Amino acid sequence: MSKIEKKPLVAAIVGPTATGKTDAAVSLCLALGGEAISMDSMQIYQRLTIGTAKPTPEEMRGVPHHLLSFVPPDTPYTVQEYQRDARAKMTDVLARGNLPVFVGGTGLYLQAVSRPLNFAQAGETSTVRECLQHEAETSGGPEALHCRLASVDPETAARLHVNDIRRVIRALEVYETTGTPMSAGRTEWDADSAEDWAIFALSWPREVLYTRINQRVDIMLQRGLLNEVESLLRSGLSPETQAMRAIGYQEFVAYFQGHCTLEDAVGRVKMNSRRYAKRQMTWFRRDARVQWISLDQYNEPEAVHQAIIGRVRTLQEERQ
RNA sequence: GCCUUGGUAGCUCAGUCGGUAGAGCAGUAGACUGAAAAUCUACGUGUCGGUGGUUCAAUUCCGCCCCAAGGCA
Repeated sequence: MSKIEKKPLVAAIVGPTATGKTDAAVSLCLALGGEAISMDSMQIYQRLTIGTAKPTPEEMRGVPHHLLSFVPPDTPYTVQEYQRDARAKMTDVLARGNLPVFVGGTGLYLQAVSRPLNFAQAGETSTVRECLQHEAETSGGPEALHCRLASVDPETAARLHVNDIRRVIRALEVYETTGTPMSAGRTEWDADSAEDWAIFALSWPREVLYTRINQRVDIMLQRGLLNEVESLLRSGLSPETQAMRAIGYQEFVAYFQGHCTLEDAVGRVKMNSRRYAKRQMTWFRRDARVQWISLDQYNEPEAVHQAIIGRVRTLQEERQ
């Protein structure tokens, strides 16, 4: 009997959009006594239902789901909040003796919850941000901002491209509201976590994936995505909010504002979804912990689910 | 049937006063540590519709053919 310290086992189902993550996660939960924790930056929002492909009660099949629809659509939400909320949910699920099953496609959220990344407390950033944004557009442009960052936080400035204004501004905000540079206390990406993570990424060949994405957008429209967007706008929600920048929303906002035809908007939702899926692939390919599941090697979803369940069960047995 | 205008990258098109060609979009790859469905970076060879001719050399000029759009009958 070796006295290996036992870390709790945590599972995650990731991968690009439209691969059947939800279904796989629910099956895993049902088989092994798990609870699902969403890892999706847009499904957190209330009233963004159809366009975010939020799981329906039927799809949940009685399995508890956490971190869905708990933020009002006009409220910003950040990675460090997700880290805090998700780790709290994970702890709860473990305390109940259940298996936490994270499910979603937001790569940064996976890092935040599964790596010991340090986020120090920051103050109110909105006014600072407005100032900096204004500055980027007028006076010195992106170069001036980048220069300024280099003088207070050379390490972060060195790894950010001058044109990546968003990140440059974020780094400056952190410095100005906390007084310490973002690079202070920075953790390595591959730092060990306090849990053992079994991460599965679902993937289709590119051509199949793109066909599925296009079809899914058509289905969302049939389910009433246009009405959903229109009703959000009618209730006074600003198109500038984080929630309305989601794919499937920003494009139809442009349509309702008369900037493009419906056909153009639908085409751009499909295009942006394809690009997003590609970025998701890039993100998960980089993570050495990820076990890839090639869906074209299985005849039916049930076989995929059984394969994942089998692997997790083996891990559970190994640690007993 | 005749006339006109087109046919060049996956798409929309530019261009070569004759020396085998380049933009935008799409696409591909990558980055990502306090907004992430966000944000940013890099990457451009294709029988220049087909076929004959002129020429040292034709995608470019000329002939014929095919296809598309418009006009006339």
